[in-house]
Amino acid sequence: MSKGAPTLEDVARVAGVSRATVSRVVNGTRNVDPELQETVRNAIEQTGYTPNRVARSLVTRRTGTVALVISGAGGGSDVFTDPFFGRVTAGVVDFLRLRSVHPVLMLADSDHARTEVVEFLRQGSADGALLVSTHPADPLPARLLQAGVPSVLYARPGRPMPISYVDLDHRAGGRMAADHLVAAGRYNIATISGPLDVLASQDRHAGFRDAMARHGFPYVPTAEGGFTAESGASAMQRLLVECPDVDGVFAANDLMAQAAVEVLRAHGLRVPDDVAVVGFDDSAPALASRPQLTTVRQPVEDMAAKMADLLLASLEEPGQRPRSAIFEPELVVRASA
Amino acid sequence: MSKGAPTLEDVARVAGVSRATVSRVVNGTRNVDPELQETVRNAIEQTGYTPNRVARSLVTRRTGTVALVISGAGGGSDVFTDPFFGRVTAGVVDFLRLRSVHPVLMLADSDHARTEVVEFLRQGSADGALLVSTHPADPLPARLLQAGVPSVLYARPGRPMPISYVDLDHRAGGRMAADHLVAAGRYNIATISGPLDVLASQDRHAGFRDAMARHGFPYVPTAEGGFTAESGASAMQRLLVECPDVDGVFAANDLMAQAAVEVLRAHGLRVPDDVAVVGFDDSAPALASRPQLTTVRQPVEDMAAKMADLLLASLEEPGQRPRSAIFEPELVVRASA
DNA sequence: TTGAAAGCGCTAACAG
DNA sequence: CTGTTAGCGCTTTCAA
Repeated sequence: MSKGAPTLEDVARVAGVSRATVSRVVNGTRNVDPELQETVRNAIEQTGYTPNRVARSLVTRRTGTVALVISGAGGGSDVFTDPFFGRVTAGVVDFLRLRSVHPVLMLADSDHARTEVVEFLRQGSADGALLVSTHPADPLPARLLQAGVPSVLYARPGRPMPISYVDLDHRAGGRMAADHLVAAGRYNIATISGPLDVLASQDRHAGFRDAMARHGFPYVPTAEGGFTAESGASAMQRLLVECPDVDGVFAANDLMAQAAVEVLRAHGLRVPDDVAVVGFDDSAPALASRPQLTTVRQPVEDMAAKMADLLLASLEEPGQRPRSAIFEPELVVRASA
Repeated sequence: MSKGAPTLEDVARVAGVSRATVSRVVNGTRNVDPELQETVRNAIEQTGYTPNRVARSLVTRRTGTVALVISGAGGGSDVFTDPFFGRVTAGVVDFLRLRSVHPVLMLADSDHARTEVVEFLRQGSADGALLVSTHPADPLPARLLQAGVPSVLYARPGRPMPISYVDLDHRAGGRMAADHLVAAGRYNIATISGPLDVLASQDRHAGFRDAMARHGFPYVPTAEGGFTAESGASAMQRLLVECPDVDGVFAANDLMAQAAVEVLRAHGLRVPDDVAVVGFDDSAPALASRPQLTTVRQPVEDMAAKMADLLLASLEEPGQRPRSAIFEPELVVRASA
């Protein structure tokens, strides 16, 4: 009797109407006699009815969930410790919750995992995908596209394809860092880049170097990092060997910038007095670092929200052409440069 | 014709068998003629069939997803920036992915949001809930319990109730910090507690004070913090006023410990030479901080994984009595104390 | 405005 | 070992 949860049928029986009618009032369809509506509403209350989302999804072909997939370089689940992904999540969740859609978290760090993601979406377990993919060789965007899964990327795809994405003008960001360092009167400027097989890193680096060249610095000592604190520290060490008289450093993210500051300090160099340091992102470490980091702000939360926005829009109106949204970085001047 | 995705029916037609048979091979049920299996498998390949998870869920009453709900004090979505939640997520995801179950992220930071969470689960949109709830007054655990939703908490519930949880022996952690500071010869020891309406904070604090008393220190200057860097900094300031000759500090998490170190430094005090600082958690800031933090390690990832484990187990075998798992903290000695 | 009826795609008895 | 037959709970034409 009282086994499963109450169903439409139960409510209908109590209200003395048909399932269809109950369904109509539940879904707020017009054309239902106000009196009946009242009756039905009471019956719902009385039975403690809750619509079964799964059954509904089966017929509507909409689940009210989207996949938030982190397609990493295989970094595993410690990506969640990276402040960047935390911010992406925050932005996405903030936007989606207002629309009552829920993100399901997926890691696509192996070929097997990627296949699972595609399956999951093809199976209609989620309405679309929000994909944070860093590596340009990542096959996932293309696979998703091919599978006909509505998707939006954070960062443009490795190779051009008709898929929506949000991105930052990374070159402009690199330029800002260069301009600031030069304007501060620095002469021996070096840089810690991100992994150069990542488009964002390439762009930040290119923008930085271009601007430096324009300022009369044709060559900029560069050490490649991996966006982690350790890699930033070791990159700084190398830079210090190549150019011991460095007086300005641009690091491609805050984590590395923070680490660089520590290394400089350990070498008896003061920041910003002896060496000015500019970071990128403006995430938590920028504020936690001492001195607080001057950095190029990437509005991650806004970008993530926009990504979700684009996805929901394309869900509303399928068959639209892909969209993109490029955000502008902003220099945040604090104490380190 | 080629409108929707291929269904069981389609495969059955191609293979020349019944839907049931196809279903059997898809689900790996025995009792299917190997030859037929082959035929069916080919038909699946040929049609590009993917089972529809939603339809399956409707009949099996299992979705293969669980809700990962962060029931915060209303901190909003910036919780995702907190390294603690990142670690929880990492631990959960790591465990679940091996079982092909996916977490859907939910924030329960308002009463409305909490209701949504309960609805979501009652509607069978997820099989159970993993609940990270810090505030003891949080009504969500009780609501979930009442709604009959299989749930496991991270941290014991505010008031006793028959619900599973994982937790840390926070008192032991506090004790370790005290023992270490005293053993290091510190005499003027103070502490920055977490928010005292949080059980974990209370326990860490109680454990710390008990041990201190046992070591002959009946009173420990205390400043309450909020687990954030800012609150840690301001707590340290206050402590410095109350006891300028402080030579040992226990902060209830790493974020606050890191901030405390900065404040001490700003006051011309060296860490650990002048003041020894012990943190709690052993999360990213502990390593990013200079000097690196001596801290009480909480095995968050393991605990989160266990939480997921307990949930899946209770899903397998419903009607079991609630379980708990208490983890032991561990002192990690680094440079700050 | 309301109800009857036909599925959505799948699983799971139950026969055969 | 395989096929037939009911549904799971809901939405949605189509008539009334």
